[in-house]
Amino acid sequence: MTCDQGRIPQYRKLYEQLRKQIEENFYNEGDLLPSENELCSLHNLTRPTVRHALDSLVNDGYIKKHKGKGSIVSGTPKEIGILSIFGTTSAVGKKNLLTQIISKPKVTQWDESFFYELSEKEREFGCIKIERLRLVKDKPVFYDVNYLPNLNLPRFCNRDITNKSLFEILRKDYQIEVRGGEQKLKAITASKQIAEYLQIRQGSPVLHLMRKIETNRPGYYFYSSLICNTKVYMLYGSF
Amino acid sequence: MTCDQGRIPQYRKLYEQLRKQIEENFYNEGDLLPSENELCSLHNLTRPTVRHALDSLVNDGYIKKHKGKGSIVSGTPKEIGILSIFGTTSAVGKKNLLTQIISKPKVTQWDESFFYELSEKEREFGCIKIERLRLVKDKPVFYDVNYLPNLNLPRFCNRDITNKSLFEILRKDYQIEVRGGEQKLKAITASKQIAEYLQIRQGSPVLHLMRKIETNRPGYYFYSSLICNTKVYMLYGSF
DNA sequence: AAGATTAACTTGTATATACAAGTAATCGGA
DNA sequence: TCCGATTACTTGTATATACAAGTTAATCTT
Repeated sequence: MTCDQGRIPQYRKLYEQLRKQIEENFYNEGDLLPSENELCSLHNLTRPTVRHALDSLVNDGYIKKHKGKGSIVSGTPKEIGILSIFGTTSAVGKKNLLTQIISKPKVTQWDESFFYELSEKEREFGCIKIERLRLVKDKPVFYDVNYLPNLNLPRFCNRDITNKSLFEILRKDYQIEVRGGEQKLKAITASKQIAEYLQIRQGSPVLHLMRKIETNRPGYYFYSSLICNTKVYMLYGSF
Repeated sequence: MTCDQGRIPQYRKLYEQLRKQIEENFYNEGDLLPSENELCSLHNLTRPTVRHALDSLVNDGYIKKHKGKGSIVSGTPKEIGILSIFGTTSAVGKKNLLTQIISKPKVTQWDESFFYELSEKEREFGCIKIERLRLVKDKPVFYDVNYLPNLNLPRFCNRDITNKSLFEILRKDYQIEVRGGEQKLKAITASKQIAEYLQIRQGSPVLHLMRKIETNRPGYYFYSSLICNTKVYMLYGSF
């Protein structure tokens, strides 16, 4: 057998917990996180494991570490942390994010000139395409198109995905976990269609993100194309 | 005393070496890197240290790791890896990058509405401002403005920085090492000035990156504002 | 010959430990 | 009182080790 059983490593669990606590203001901006050694004894882990979790938090912009001092909470990233892992839902925070489905998941062919190179297998099986509009505080901010290769995703097209995280559905119901990925970025002008969706003027500058996302299923990638109105919400990343 | 003596950790050295080897095509796209254990014995390091170096390479998009298989070289990122650490010089590869100074380093006041919040101290001391145009294969691709707080940077304004990496100068001559940072991203339209610099039409969409960069000097940050023409070279990042 | 099993690799996760180096508060002596 | 050394914390780097889990190729079995 070659499956992960959804086993989540310890460092990931700790990461998730701390992130949640920061997002829900259990820890506030400027607070010191418990020291690495304290986290060790709190969670019965060793320092390397704790550090692995903290590294991810640094990466995603939730904390900053200072030698000799400790880990200082930066707060939930104000700008949209879409440049780091885990999709828009976790980046923006669920509270303010609404999702509107523009076209329900349906099986189709890949666009003939796709923004990433596809394997023969991917081409052959076609993809499930989902178009969504995402609103932050009721204003449209992203328009995204997701492409999932049509392989072993039973009944996906019948699911209700309104206001749900695509990543979460894939993980919980299909045991597909996001491992990482890459993205390309470009500034473009809004087409008539995009302008309509995002309620901006045609020709306004928008940001185009193209992402290829790796999963725990070897060879199984999915893709998304995001158009962002960065007028109000900028994108954010840390390194 | 509170200085680092320029001591570079082992994992960083290995990272630099492997990156160089990939950039100089000692390892080519698709190649397998030596396994972690092989790298251990080659460099007399232990696996956690080697893994630390490889993690950075993954982060910067130079390799991809596959459980059970090994580390596969992705090649020097084709798109411009400016989203990750180490400035444009290392991202694009020195060979193709030319730098043109638009205004030499000079001490000045900070712009009154700066894109990041500044501390009192930073405001007080003013900054050294450098404007550059960066060309990839002789075509202008970035216009960048760098802001260095005017603290302990003797003779900086007299230096010749043509075709040099700002990061390298700071490290070698001032023992300032880049530790990390954060960035915000926005799509905007090119102003007349920008259009001229980048040889594009006024009003074309361009990408605006604003970066705050941390250093090993505690409390010492520097800032840069980048305008990118993403028509030919997209930005790239991995996560 | 074809298919299943095994063995030898790979990376992933985790523990335990040690020392270096930066920070901050405490304690002592002038 | 004030200044400096000490001390007890913090994170950073590094070693050594163990087992889990995915991949691949060789080997054994039918």
